[in-house]
Amino acid sequence: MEIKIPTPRDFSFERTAFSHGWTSLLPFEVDPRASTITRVLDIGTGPPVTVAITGTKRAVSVRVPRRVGVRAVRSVERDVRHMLRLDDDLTAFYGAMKSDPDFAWIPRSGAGRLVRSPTVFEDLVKSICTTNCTWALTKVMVSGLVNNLGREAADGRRGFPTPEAMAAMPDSFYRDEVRAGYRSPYLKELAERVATGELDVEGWLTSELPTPELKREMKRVKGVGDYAAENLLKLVGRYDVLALDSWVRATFARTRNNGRAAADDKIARYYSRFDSWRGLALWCDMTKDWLDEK
DNA sequence: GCGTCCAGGTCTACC
DNA sequence: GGTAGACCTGGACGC
Repeated sequence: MEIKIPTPRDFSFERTAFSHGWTSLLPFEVDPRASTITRVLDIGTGPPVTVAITGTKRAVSVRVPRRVGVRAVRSVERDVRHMLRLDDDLTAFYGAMKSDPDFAWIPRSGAGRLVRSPTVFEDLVKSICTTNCTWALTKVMVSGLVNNLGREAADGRRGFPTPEAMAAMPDSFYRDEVRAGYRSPYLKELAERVATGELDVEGWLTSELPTPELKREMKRVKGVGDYAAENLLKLVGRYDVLALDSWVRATFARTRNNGRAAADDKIARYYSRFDSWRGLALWCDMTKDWLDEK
């Protein structure tokens, strides 16, 4: 069956699908030639389903391999809207970008919707898996979690594991199977805190805390430092942080500083004119050429 | 083949 | 509040 979801007028499926590396981490799969995102989604009771998502400027189409009930349809719709950020209002952001010649391409191309996972928990686990390692190792760790602990869909693909499934595994699983190394106890502890209800990470989506306070709360999770917290802040819709990592620093040096390394202060000054949108402006600026490369 | 470096950083101890 | 050193892993690189 097929579910059609209307999109905002300024929406670009490609710019969203390739907005950052998340869609190359399981249980996302992306086919750049067909412009399709494949993803295993939980639909409550029963096994999860593998959906294929394609899109135009006007609508997103979600192919579900079997007929499912109304509640499951609502669940899929909610997840797709959330992942592709179809409910985000970027009018103010685009207004700020339009007046700057170097950034005016952003509203024209429909960039600015950073794809995210259906849950904050998944984004948080993945953020921890990006720290202090190559992207290749991040993929190894995330694949280890999904392939070992994810619930299986009818086509054999697996979803992202629940906090409960992760909490039930010993440290040795994270070291030996996931290859998470020193991050192993961090992942287990996080899963336990979420599974027991001690930590409500989904609440960060609607938190009314000022960004610095929410960041402090995020950093109370072991393994989450400045970079991981700021990356997660962007994923929950806070763009007044930069999330500087070695890749961003290197890309800024190449594209904005004549190939020379720039101090973090200089990078911050460069985007400070965009105020509460500076983090999103930075990310779009750094990934401007991605769609051509894909 | 082997050693070193470092990558989409963070934690802890110490000052 | 700031900083040095340790930390898993695995690919790239020089020798």
